[in-house]
Amino acid sequence: MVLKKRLDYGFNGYQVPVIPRAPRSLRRRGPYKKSVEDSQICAFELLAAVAGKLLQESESSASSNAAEGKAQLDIHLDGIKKEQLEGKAVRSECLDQGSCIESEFVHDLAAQGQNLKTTLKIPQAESDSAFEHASIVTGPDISKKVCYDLKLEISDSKNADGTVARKPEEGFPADRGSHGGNLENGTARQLESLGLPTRNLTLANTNSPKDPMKLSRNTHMLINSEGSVQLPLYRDPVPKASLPRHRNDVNLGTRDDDENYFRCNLSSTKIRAFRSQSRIGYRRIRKMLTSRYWKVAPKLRDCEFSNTGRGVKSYYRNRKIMYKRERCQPKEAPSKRRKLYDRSLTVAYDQEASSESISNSPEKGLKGDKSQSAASLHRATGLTNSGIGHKAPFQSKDPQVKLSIKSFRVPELYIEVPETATVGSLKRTVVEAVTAILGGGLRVGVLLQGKKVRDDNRTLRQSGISQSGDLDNLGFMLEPSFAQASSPVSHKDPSLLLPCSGNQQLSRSPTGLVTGSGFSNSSLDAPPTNNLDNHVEVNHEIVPSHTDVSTDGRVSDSKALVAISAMNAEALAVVPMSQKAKRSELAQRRTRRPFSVSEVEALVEAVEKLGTGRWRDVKMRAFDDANHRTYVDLKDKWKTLVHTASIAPQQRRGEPVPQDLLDRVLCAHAYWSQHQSKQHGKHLSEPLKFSDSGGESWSLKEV
DNA sequence: CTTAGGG
DNA sequence: CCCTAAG
Repeated sequence: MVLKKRLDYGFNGYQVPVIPRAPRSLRRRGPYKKSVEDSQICAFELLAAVAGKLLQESESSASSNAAEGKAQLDIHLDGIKKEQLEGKAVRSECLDQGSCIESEFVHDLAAQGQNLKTTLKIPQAESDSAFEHASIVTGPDISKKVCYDLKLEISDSKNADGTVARKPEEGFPADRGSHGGNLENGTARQLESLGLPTRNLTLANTNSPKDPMKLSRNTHMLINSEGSVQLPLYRDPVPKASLPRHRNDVNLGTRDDDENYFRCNLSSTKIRAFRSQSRIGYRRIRKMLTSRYWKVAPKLRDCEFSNTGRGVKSYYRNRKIMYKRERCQPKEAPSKRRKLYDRSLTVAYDQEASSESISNSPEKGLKGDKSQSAASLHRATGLTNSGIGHKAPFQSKDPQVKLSIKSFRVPELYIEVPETATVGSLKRTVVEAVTAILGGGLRVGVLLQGKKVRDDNRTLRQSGISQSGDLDNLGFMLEPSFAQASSPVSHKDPSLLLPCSGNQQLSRSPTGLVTGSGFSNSSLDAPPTNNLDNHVEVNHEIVPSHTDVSTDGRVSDSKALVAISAMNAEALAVVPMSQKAKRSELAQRRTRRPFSVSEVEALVEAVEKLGTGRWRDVKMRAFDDANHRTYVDLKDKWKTLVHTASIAPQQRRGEPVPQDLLDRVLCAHAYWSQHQSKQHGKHLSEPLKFSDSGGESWSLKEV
């Protein structure tokens, strides 16, 4: 039922089958199931919306036949349904409760030819008349892990010769097929993701019901029918089953990564919006979002949605690290939380069949036996109400480009609401925030090699997006379109407008398009002027106020202020699941915040007194209010300071640090290295003395 | 969580 | 800055 429901979601007239994955550990756990599924549904909605657009583009460029795609999908759905009748055909759960690094997909196909018919109660005649193929394909794991491509095939009983016999993919572990003669046997497979988050499963409707009649002739069909080969975006080290002919499959997948969660700060409680934030909290918030599949990335960081207009007010809260009693330690924040789970859903859409075989390396050498070995499910069409037979044959001559899109990113949102706010209002707030971002509509951008492909009229081939090309560098991104669309909404909300104002569509392409740009990460709030200082490190408590000014009294980091808005315009990006991409998705690098001289001074002073082994203390002492400076940051800074001090001035970069400070750094470093940091000068009457600090002797201070 | 180091 | 191994 759930599955059906999911499947029923359609976009652009297409119905897309979805097979979620679930971590094994969580499977069968009743409690989770429901919520998970719900969320999946939601996810699917979003996915559908996105995919729809994507497909539109795909269609134009690929000249796909929508009708066909639909039909096939329908068929596929039917297949699923049928399996459901079976009662155990497809079992998939996708649980995101927590960190599931691994997930699996289980497909129990109980039957084999006759049995299948029986259980399904499919009239013999019907079953004979038409069968379809269904295949479940797991995307290759980017990490070069073996990827199993599994195709389940239920063949007609007519397959006397056994040609139809299903063969396991090479390397597929649990293959227990029956070969003899007739039928495909069902297979229950578990595909485990080897801990690789990026893995996805694809349930594809592989076969083009091109010719029902033909399909019924299983033997022949198996050999010649179009098999569908899922060509993942990434190179697949392991060859997959392939049939002589390939269909054009577009896989749209979503991936959820727990790394992308909402960060919600209750301002008054200073819950730190940090990694350690309560997952429960995130989850709750995420649930409010329409989709959990959308990634929430820190794009809106440092920005504030103006309360006016939208009633949405979210601040970027610097990661507030609570020291001492203020700490709010989320109990469920294992240190490894970053790994989390990765769930991915992939749906396949057959746009059209290719009459040409694609010479894709992974497939080479496989064709021969694969055509027979691939276990494909031939389903009786009669069962479904979808007219399988009316499919038009696919005639495309072009090699097909098959893409798999994993996860669409959504800017991370920071929401701030008073503690006294009701849950309901919180929900609304979140909804509004999301709506504000997504409501304006989305566009899809295509990135190749990190560069945006702007010419919509170019063919994929011309653009270098070919099956033979390196698709690793192909990325998609969702771009808010409201900026351009000049939707009323956007105008009313300056904060939202800002991000798009530049109409710059930056993306998080794996290549790090943005990264080296020198843009300091976003801050929407940079109203033309003064507020720039907000981004300057301040030793004061961060106040959710734009008027807050750096105590530094200096506009030191003003450069960091530049071009901030552009960053915010960063589009929601869809990136291929390559390892690199994966990485980038997991963690967005914090915005770079060069230490100001005053900070350096404070750091030096603190280290002089505390030594180099007590960064937490240093942090509390000198940067307690600098929420964005963690003790690790300080430690790192000290490290670089020492290095800087030891190199020639000409080699130093960045804002010059006064030599005297560097001298102190060197001095303190030398001292503390000699004194093992912690054994502060107990009884040491060190002659060594740090010049400033009012001439105080540091040595005894901390004792 | 903190430290300490490597990347 | 990030990530991790060790406390």
